[in-house]
Amino acid sequence: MPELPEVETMRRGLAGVVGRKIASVEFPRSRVRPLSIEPAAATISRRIVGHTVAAVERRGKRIVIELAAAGAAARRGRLWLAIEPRMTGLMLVVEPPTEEHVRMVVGFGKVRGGGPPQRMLFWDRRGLGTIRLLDDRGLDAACGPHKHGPDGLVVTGGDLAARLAASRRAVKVALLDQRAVAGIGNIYAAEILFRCGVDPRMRCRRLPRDAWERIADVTRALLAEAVADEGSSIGDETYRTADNRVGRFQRRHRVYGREGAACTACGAAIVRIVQVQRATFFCPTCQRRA
DNA sequence: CGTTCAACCTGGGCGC
DNA sequence: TGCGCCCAGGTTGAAC
Repeated sequence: MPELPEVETMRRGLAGVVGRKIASVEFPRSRVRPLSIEPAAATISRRIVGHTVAAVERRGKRIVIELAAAGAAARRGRLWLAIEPRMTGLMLVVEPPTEEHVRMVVGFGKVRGGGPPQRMLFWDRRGLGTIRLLDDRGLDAACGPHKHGPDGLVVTGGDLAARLAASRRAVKVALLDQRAVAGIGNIYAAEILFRCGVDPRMRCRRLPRDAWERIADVTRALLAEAVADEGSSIGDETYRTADNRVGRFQRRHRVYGREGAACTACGAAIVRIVQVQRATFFCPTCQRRA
């Protein structure tokens, strides 16, 4: 589910936890698969209780929480709690949709005056999400330049051309490659290419040189609009903001999930195809060879 | 290098 | 109603 706009909205929704001291960390009834948590739950708890949340950042589609230790421990370097929501993960500061799928609960110390959240939790229905406690090196290995290209909100035509212009891959498949540009997923890849008028099946190397500038411009603009709309919420138990509100960008979708419906620009029926095992939606008349 | 497939999971929707 | 199948916003690793 969450792509860049949704994760960025989660990040903003967690602003209230910055500066808070962690009083407790729980992983309810081991509802996190062993493979998706590292190190072991008990180790994470032991290592981060007492730390303060120094910052909440986003790396591509991950939330990355910087933790600061008090006193002498601070000299051992920073710690990062990296949460990757994958398909159905949510970061929440309010009641979760179900207790059953709560994977992690971080409790904060009481604060005078009351206002800020008392806890932050990770809820994940399908359980494909991951939780990792990392040091600086681990963070770099997980989402450094080797794994992530420029962020989708700031990517340039030059960035894309340098990474993709020689590629044989279909342009839609390439936009999902996080090493090329970080943060684009299946919804936004489709919407970006519709707005560019580019056929998702076009091979990167056959795109004209100026296409990359156009794709980058549209990518930044469209992702920024989606962030302003607090992301896309489709269906019931789906993406929500950290305080459990639905996003609004789904109203602006022009192709994603609209197979058979009329293109808002030309009236033709939107088509669904499969590329690399994933659905691709596009307008067969509006989207051509760039 | 690039593609395909399976796997990791839960649950909604649909056809029969 | 129930059952089986397909589908879903993501990522990874193995096989070809």
